Amino acid sequence: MPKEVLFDEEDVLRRGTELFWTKGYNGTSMDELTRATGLSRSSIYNSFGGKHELFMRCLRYYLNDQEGQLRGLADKIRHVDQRIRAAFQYAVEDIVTDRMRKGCMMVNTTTEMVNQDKEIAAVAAENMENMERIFTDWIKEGQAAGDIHTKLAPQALAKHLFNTYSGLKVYGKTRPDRKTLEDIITVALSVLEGQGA
Amino acid sequence: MPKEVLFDEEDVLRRGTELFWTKGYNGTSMDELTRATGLSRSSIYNSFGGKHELFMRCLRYYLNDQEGQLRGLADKIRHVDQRIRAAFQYAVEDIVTDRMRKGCMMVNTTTEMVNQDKEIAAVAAENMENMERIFTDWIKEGQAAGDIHTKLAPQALAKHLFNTYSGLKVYGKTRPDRKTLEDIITVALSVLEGQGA
DNA sequence: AAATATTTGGAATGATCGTTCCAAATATTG
DNA sequence: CAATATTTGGAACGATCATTCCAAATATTT
Repeated sequence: MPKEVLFDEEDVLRRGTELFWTKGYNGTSMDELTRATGLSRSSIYNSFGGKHELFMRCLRYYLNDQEGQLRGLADKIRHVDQRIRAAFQYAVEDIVTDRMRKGCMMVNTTTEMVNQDKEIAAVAAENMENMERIFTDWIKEGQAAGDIHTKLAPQALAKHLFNTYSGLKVYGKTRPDRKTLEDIITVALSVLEGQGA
Repeated sequence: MPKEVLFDEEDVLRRGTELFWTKGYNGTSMDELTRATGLSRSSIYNSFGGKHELFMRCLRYYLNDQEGQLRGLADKIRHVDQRIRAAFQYAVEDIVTDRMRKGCMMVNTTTEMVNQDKEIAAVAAENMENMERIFTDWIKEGQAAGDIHTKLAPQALAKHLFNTYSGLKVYGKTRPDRKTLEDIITVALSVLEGQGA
């Protein structure tokens, strides 16, 4: 009996995400959203509820995509030290090839909204724990295999990696220069080597 | 012949900075600005030009204050490794004591505006170079004194420090926990030690 | 004290904000 | 093909946006 939805929901989320990612929550208007997605105002409100709900959907869409890419590395690269290096090289590649200098949507959203929006704050905390768990698991794996020293706790190393990642995404907004970013990860990841591993 | 300005300009900048810092550029309205500063609309426009100009003044006011605090450490603490550690401990203290979870105004501004506002982008780049020069000078000083190893270039170490600092200010917005932040700086600053210094 | 130059408060501006609403369009069901 | 349930486009909503404007207030100078 019902008329079906004509638009591709994932396509709308992808386009909406791109816009929010580029201009932020407050910097994006519903008018721009209709132009970016091709949907009319009523369709957006009917299908997603409103600006805030659409944003949350886009943010989760983004995070899910990012996590997928990160987890994909674990399957492709066995040695953890190489895997971690590859993850950061991936980030650098993202930064230097993005002409809009969007940075990381989660970082952008955190600095803009976390102290003003509880729902967003919850997602940020959830993502932080998720990312740190992934890094922690990797490091434990590397320590067990002898690829990473055991002088520092895996949780602490993981937090440092996550922190470095956030920093890079901020840094790249101002200076998306490959050599500079690679210098940073070389120093930041040097904590995984030596120290009597 | 002229009637003098009645308000304290620095006071206005301080209050304006606090508001922009808390809610961001797009998240702050002129109406809120009048309430926060106590000035009327016309006084703000008359004295500062407009929202964007006032914001730029506030941003520079903030950066000047921050740089002053940082440079002050160089006079108080001779040994560079201790000085750097103190700088990061200072940052942690700022983060955990700020009930508004404002983070760093420059980081917030970078993620929100740098890819959309050339004037802000210029200030961000200027501040980045400034901070990195300070850290580079410190590290050179520490290397000369034998407090820091010379296996890594001072410029690269400095960029890593700046990157870690930005990361912390983002991290603290979501999780302003002293122990966690101290774990991060312990790992991040471990690159200054050992490695055959 | 009068004249002058500047600041000030508050109303008014047009534009844009997110949201609502409704009639027209449309795909599925009987 | 008719009935139905849903989506759709676009107008309209009140609220708020940054900004402008002007008369009233005020401190200095003459």
